[in-house]
Amino acid sequence: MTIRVLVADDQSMVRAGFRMLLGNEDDIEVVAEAENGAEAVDKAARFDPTVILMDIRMPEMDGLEATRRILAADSDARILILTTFDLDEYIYEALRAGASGFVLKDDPPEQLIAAIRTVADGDALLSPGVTKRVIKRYARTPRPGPPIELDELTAREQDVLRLIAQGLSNGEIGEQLFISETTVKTHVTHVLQKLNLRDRVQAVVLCYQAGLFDPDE
Amino acid sequence: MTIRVLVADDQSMVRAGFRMLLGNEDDIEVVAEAENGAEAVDKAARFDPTVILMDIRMPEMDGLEATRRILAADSDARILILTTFDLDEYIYEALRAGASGFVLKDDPPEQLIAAIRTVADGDALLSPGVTKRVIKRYARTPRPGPPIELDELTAREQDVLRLIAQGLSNGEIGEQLFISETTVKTHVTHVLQKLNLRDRVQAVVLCYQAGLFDPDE
DNA sequence: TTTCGCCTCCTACTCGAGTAGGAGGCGGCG
DNA sequence: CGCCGCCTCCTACTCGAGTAGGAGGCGAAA
Repeated sequence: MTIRVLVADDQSMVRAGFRMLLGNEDDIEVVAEAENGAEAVDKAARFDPTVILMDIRMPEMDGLEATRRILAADSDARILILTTFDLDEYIYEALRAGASGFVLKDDPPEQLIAAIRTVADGDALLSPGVTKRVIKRYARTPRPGPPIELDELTAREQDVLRLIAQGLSNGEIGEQLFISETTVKTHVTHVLQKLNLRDRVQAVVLCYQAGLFDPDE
Repeated sequence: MTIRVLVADDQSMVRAGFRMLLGNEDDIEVVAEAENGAEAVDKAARFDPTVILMDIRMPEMDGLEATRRILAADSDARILILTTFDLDEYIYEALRAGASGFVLKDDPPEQLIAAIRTVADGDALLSPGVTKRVIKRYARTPRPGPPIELDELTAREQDVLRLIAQGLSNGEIGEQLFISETTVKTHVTHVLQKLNLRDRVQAVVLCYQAGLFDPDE
């Protein structure tokens, strides 16, 4: 089955470049082009592409907003964000918008083509330069001491910690768990003692830095 | 310049497989093998490899601990984590330990070789299946309201927010910024008002969920 | 059965956080 | 110049967070 591609970029040179580049691949076909975000949203609906190459900086509507709208419209297109600038803000916002991947325009051509096939397959992808950045976000947390002995916490204490990490007050936690605020305080105290923290603020910081309780599932 | 590789895996079959696989590449040379973590640490120091293929599950010392030790010893080897299981916990812990990348043993051979070259070049890399997972961690945060108008905060207020997000108390923030705790409180109040939050705990949650102030730089 | 850990809840207390409201200094801008 | 926004600092107050210490119930393991 051929991969149907929509190229959304405001520079016609870039679009032509992709047509040329992808023309040689017989499993990939450029079915439409768009020169701004609004047009991309429209054509995504009409041409039902497998993959959308989406520039970020575009007139009318930028690529991030277009990405959000296309996915909100229940399209099953995979969106590959494409940009010259590898600025951090873009990356995270794009991923949050629901993009499946991220490549830089000056990545080598083979890599771009490989990227298209990868996301078409349903896999996600970040170009190496981008991946490096993402990894750096994880390659932190040089906390001293043991790796976080979450196991030392009882089930109830973990429940409480989870809710603390969501910003709830003791009273709110009590309501959630159907126990009194007093009891919540008891659990909080134990959590702080066991994890050697001063207050709930530090507990929140720890949870996030350690990647605990992230909405993975 | 040839890429010097150290293969650390407890199964000799796997090590032999890599020797075979990499033997055909004339820019890659397997300079040593290790069958447990302790041995990997030792040989990393003695053979000065460019890239270390590191299994996670190994007797004596696991690959994560070995990774930490090798990097703690100031080696400039790039470590590529290698495992059969693509369990989440491993990924994040491995990246936190300082690994440059992560591949699954059943990734196609070409991909493994490409991965070695990629990390040797200084780029970071996650195999597609893994990348998907990492992306999922970012593809959340459907916060309501405006995208977070950080700009609405004055420079000082941003300073304070940054320190709040690190778990500091008002007094500690005052020390850091050389201002009185009273003044810090004033800033905190303004931050909370502007961002429409109840207390500093929610501010911390917001910062992390929005990806603000992460130690990227 | 006795012991032990966990969960529950309580009072009484301390202390940091946050609010309210005001005030002075400083620099930019019309 | 005068206004205004920002930064600084203050008092006085309220309230939630966290500590200390104790207590009862319950289920599992010795």
